Amino acid sequence: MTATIKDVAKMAGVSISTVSRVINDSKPVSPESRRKVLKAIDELQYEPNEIARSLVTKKSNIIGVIVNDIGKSYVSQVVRGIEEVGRMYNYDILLSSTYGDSEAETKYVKLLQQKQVEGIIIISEIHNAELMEYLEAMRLPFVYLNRFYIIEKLPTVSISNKKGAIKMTNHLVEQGHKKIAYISFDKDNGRNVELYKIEGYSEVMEGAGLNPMIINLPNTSPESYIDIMSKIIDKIKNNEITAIFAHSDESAIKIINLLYDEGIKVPEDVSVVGFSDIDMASIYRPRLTSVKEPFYDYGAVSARRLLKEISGEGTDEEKIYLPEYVIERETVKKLD
Amino acid sequence: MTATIKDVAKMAGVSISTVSRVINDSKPVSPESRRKVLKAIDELQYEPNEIARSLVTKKSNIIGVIVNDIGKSYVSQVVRGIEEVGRMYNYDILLSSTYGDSEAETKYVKLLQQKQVEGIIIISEIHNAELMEYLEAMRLPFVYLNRFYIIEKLPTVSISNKKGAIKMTNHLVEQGHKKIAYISFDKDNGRNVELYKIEGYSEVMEGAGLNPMIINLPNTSPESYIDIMSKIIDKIKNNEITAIFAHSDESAIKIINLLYDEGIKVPEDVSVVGFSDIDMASIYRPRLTSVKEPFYDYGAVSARRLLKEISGEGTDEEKIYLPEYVIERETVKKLD
DNA sequence: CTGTTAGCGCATTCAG
DNA sequence: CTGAATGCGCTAACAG
Repeated sequence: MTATIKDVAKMAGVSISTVSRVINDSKPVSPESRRKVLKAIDELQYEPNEIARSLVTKKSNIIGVIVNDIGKSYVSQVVRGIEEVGRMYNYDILLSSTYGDSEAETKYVKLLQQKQVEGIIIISEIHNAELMEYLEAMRLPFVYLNRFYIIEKLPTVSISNKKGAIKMTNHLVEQGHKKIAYISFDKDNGRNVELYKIEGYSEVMEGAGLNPMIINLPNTSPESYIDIMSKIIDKIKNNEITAIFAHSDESAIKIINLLYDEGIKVPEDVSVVGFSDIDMASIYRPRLTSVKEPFYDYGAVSARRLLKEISGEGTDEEKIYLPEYVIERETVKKLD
Repeated sequence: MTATIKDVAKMAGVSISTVSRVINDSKPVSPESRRKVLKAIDELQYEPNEIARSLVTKKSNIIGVIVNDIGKSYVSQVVRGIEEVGRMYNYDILLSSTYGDSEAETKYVKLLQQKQVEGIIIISEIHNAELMEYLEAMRLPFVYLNRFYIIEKLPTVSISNKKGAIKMTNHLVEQGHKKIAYISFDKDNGRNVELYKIEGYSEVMEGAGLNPMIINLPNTSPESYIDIMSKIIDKIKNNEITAIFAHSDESAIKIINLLYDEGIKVPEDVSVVGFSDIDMASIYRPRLTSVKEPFYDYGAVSARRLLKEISGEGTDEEKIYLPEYVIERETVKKLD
């Protein structure tokens, strides 16, 4: 049996209140008593029971984090950010993974509430209307992160996808590219941030008097994917495309690999850029030029914001924008 | 104020014991009472307070996970495994990151104990004698994971590094390679698993009547690294090395990149293999041949083992070995 | 400065 | 089948 505050009090020959006082440094205690208590604590290897403490103080010092999949690189970066600032304020993290199951998302929110977390950060990749409603109705502080969907009325933090696309397209144009294709994918609804990226890309193209060329790469069947890719390859060979702006780094790398298999070199034969700057982007060869999404900061800022709200300092704007910028690496060739 | 069991009891017109009974399904309750209680629970949106419950049952249903850095790919894979089996048994995960600070490791063990976790899984990359002692003295169930150091008396799970090295070296030999270099690094002490890998490599080489060639790549200064690498490059050019067995995938990829910059192609000019099969190994081009370390399973098995011990089913062996095998991909050329 | 008391929200005897 | 009472380990008045 592990020692309790009572055992300490008995051994020290004082009341449990006194013990509590020295533990929490909450009220003055005579040096003499303090010494005795400390000695007893040491001898008994006493460690306060946080559960009991939480029950009375109503502070668990825990924030719940619900993620899509902790195994995904960017997710773990975000969690790293959360963890690090949480730690600064003495908060621990209770982690749950949903693997894209929307029922699990709502279920875990409730579970975490039962565990008395003081706030929740959700990293999702799906559009879950039910969850959003529930969150709004909830009195518990929370931050909702979603790279893919447009979040309207929920507290969140992200970059401006539109500005990111603008900066990247500008970069390509500045490097002398005129035939720039934007590779998108089948969007399942009108809430996808893809809309913003396309908007940014199109604006720049049109502003520069260039023709936007938006190509949807379906992720439904491998056949249709190959089909469209072969058309793209033809255009590259015919010099109808000199640069490809892929909607994501994953997509960009997949494309470069395919091109590589076809004997098309990047950036010599065609430039390719991505979006998000995932880990892989800098490790892959050639190193991928991309728009940086500061995942660690997503987590850190979310945690700060949440903790601020928990401490009752009120919350500011719903949506916090972080700076986005182009990371120039090796997959863009300067044209002249 | 969120509803408590008392509120439910009052609204349902029964005692809190009855409410508790229907919540936990612990003892028979008349259909009539049950109905009233359920109704009250629904109306009040009552959710039991797990903290209070834990205090009396002495079961937190939480396991603590202390990691080196959740942002590292393999770590997040392990955590994913832990999370998934934890979930099956209704256990949540309390996460802490140490970033290699040994004091933090012991500190977090204590913190988690205070939070009344029922067991702890530690993913470390350093040798921390103090922690090991503390863990052994502790009555709390735990599993200690460390990819780099030899764990002797602590419950752990891993592959046999020696067998892995044997299998890989065999593979290289089978592919017709005779001049195989093993790339190691400066080991800080004799407890590194690197010893096992070298042992396995050497045994196979000697068994095949081949000369072991062990090269230490220092990670101290970039200059000395470059220095040794240039010697390796010379040997490759002189055909004194046809295959490189790197101690890790990270190292293998770094080497391939360097070779690439020198105009040496893998696997055409030289074969290169790694160890661990990190995510990158299959995404990188050429795809890296490697020895698989089943990170997800490390987590899943650790969690199973821990939960088993928590449930009092006793624990079996200290050390659990998982199968290791060679994943053949594109960086090995068959020689004839 | 210190001890006594109440109570956090709940599960669990123990009578009935 | 049900309710009253006890206590999990601790903090926070409160009175001294």
